[in-house]
Amino acid sequence: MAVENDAEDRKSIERELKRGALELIVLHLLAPGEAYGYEIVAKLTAETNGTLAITDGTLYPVLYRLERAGFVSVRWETPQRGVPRKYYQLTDTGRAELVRLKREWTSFAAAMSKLLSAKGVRDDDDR
Amino acid sequence: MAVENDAEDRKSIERELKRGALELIVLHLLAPGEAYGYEIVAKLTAETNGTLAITDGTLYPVLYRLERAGFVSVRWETPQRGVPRKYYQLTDTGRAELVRLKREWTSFAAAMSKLLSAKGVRDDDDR
DNA sequence: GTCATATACCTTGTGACGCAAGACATATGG
DNA sequence: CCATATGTCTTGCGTCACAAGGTATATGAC
Repeated sequence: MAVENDAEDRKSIERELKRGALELIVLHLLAPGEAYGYEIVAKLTAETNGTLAITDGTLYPVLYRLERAGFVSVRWETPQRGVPRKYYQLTDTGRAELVRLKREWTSFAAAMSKLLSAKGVRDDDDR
Repeated sequence: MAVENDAEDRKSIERELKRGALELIVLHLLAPGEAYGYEIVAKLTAETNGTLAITDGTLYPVLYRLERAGFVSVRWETPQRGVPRKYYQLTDTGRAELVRLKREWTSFAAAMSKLLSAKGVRDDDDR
């Protein structure tokens, strides 16, 4: 079953890029109101057309960290029919953290943008 | 010894954000022409006003990865006076990789920007 | 001479964390 | 009873930024 995909061989940096952004992403997705795990995964996939998709195995540890940090509060809901769901909601400090992280992201992205578009790319080949 | 710094306790996400961007940053800094390690560190600090600064302990492993991957070529220079320097220069594949990484970064940053600025943040409190 | 400082390179250890892979539980419909 | 969908959780792997330390060469001060 040699389904080796050449395109996939060139490792993507997306995983690494997400590292600093995931908590921000999740907090942001919780800003409009509470949501449960699977819903967050679906929301992210939908809102970015799959560009920033994550799996549940990635999300749950993030949610756990956010809960431990006091950024989200948790509520179980067991409906008459269906599987129990764990709803997450931003706390006040969570909302403040969201603002802080958004600011950090913006600052970083701006620095990257400025660096990459710098006119300092002269072609003085000293050879 | 309660010299706990509250400000520092809020961990910065900058370290994590750099993760996916560092190779891109270094390749980009090498685009104008060859440079040696300490020079790259100084260049990055200068061009971003310290926003994206790294230490040499971070850089050298990156350069080693880039060399192993064939993205940069290496040349030692031992001047009459002064410490020997190791000059790095982009290869052709390195230049291609730079283009690829820049594209990946742009795509990621665009997705983040779109997500964070989405008008989808309705305040429909379904209570 | 030697001692401090600056330049320049390199290595080790630590902590963090995305994600694949799997497990588990509850429903629904053949 | 068995497959599929929904929903949550856990383990292990591999990757990597960074601090902290080390080495070697030059220069200026005393």
